[in-house]
Amino acid sequence: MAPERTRRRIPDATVARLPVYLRILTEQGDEGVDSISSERLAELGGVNAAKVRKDLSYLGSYGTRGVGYEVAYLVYQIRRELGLTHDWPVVIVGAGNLGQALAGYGGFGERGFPVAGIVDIDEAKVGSVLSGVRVRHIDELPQIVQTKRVSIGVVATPASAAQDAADRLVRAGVTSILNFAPVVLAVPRVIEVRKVDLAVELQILSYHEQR
Amino acid sequence: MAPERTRRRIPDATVARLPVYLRILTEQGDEGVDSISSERLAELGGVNAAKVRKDLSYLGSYGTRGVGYEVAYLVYQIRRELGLTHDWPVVIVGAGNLGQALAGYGGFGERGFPVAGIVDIDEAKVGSVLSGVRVRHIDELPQIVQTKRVSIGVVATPASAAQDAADRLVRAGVTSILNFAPVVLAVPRVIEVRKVDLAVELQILSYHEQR
DNA sequence: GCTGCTTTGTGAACGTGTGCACGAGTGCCT
DNA sequence: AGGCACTCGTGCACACGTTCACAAAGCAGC
Repeated sequence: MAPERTRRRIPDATVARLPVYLRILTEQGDEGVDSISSERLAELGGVNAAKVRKDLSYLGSYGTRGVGYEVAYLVYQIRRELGLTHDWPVVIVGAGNLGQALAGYGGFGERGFPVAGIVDIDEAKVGSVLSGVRVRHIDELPQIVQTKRVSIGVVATPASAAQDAADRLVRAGVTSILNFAPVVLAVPRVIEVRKVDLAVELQILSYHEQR
Repeated sequence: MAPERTRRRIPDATVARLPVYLRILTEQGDEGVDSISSERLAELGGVNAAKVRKDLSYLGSYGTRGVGYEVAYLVYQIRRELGLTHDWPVVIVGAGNLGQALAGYGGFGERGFPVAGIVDIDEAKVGSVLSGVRVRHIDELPQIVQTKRVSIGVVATPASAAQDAADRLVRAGVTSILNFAPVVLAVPRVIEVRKVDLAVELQILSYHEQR
């Protein structure tokens, strides 16, 4: 067996593209394709073929020269690298419009991120059921995180409540946060935060529209 | 008056941060702050002070050495640069979970992107009213885009319908698209597309969790 | 007006990401 | 077995983005 080596660091830009390759490869696999070239994968992913090869080379040399990549094997390797060999339950904070939509969006569970719970601070919302998941009070957050071994939290609150939500998530033991509120969250250095801000995206489009 | 100069190109990375500065500056302005240093703005925005200064320098020299930036003036300049001096109506394609949440999310209108219409291909959904906006049939898309002068379209359909939605938007005359479907859209080069993919974000977090 | 303190604006160095171009390996056909 | 067509893996050059460090510029106090 190969000696235990320190995991080679994969560039951020590559990590961000691997999920895209993974989705395309999964689709291709479902359609019965079992081998694919970097050229074809690049075309489907809207990127450059050299970039695809360089990205995949960070995982190891899993291609076959003259042939391409075996779809099933590559899917396995990307999933392994992204840590998708097991489920990552997530907990959603905020049962408003967005929280409801997220809970109702089947794509989460399907892709390995089942909704372990959804909580809100508003007593009036507690108890209602959103697509099979009962809304619980935010005070139950630590218990949910602990018993369901949740490490990813989703902040779907209004901006004014986002920092409090993040603080509670961190205190409950979550180590990654996906933030939908238009706020820069202050969290300990070790917590990984990713942000999705619709207004920012629209404003970027506005910039390009206005030329 | 200064001679008409070709607009200096602002780096993509900077354009992506301007909306964040804008939000912070607006908040600070509301709180009565009228002058702010790059140091403070950097702290609130979670970035480096030198980066803030370089970013703002692309807009022109609007700071005062030894003092900082005048909040109100900077807000005006950023808004002007981002093309936020007037509203940009958007049309949403897809009245499912996500489309409904987006239409119901007040933040759009507030920030200068009023929902000019929401359409769906499903006759059963047509006619229902989502937070003041009536769902119309997708065949009415060209008419909505034309009469309301919409240039930004939002794709909030399932993956399988996303490409068709994009095609229709482009044909109707939209020139920018915000895509929420987990699909790489094929559109003419001149169309600006931005993508928001929840699964991708979660998978990136998963990678970091798994170390 | 001069001195000292503060903060901007930016040149320069460094780091990260992209894309080309080509050697190297593989399969197929004769 | 040999030649050919194909495609990966990667070194290299370039573009883009980040950060440092400091001169220039302004304000305040005397």
